Amino acid sequence: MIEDKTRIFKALSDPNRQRILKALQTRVLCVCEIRELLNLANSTVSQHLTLLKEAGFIIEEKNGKWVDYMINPKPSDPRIKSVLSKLDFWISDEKSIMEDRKKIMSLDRNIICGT
Amino acid sequence: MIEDKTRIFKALSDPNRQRILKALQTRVLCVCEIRELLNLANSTVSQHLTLLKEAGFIIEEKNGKWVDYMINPKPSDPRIKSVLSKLDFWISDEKSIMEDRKKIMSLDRNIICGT
DNA sequence: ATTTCATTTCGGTAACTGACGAAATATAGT
DNA sequence: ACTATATTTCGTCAGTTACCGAAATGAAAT
Repeated sequence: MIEDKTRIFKALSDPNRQRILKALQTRVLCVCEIRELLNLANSTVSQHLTLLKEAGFIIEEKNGKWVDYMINPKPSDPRIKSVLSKLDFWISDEKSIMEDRKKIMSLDRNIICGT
Repeated sequence: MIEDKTRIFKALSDPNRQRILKALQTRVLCVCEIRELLNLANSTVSQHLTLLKEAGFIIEEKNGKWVDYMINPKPSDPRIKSVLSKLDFWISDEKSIMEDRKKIMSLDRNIICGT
């Protein structure tokens, strides 16, 4: 059985998952918005989100057609709490992250989904 | 090229490397002492130490026959600094870690090395 | 200089990970 | 009920990782 702390560090140790966390700092996103942002298959994004969710970093909320993913507002593990409250310290806002943030502004799930 | 932050989280995301870090909290150790502690091959231990070193968590110091590994006293990356200064927070002292600590007390490199 | 011994590097293997597309599931609107 | 569509699950593949033992390296002591 894999331990909590190992799951936490593993979740953080992939660049795409780092980008997802930072992206969710901007706003709630659904799978296909993240698919669009990262240029990955839906199934891959879904996998990454599952890992982040199981580690405790994010939660999901079904919303009609969509499943909204968001930063966990009440993480129980203090390590998760610490990372999330200082996310800019652990994963800094370098150029690529700023670009992601800009792109997120223009993402509209009603347009990009189903393509 | 793999990024600093990803190297940091990857280094922390293996249970044996977590144990090594915690062990070095007790005292300086050479490769074969860690081999004895973790029950791994020397070559495997050496690999783990290289990863921890490349991430910035530990440093090495040649000392006669032996290479001493120790916690990096002056980490440049603030994330490394943060993890190391609160290592008990990130990797807590559960039973297995306490057992390791006890075993380290009785490790004598002059006896266990070369067997 | 040669031998000894701690460590690293190399070559190989098994398990894990990140990726994909296709099939299955679930929800909305017709 | 049927269709459309967002998401998850499944099977598969390539690349990475963790491990080993053997060979190479390097420093100490004879």
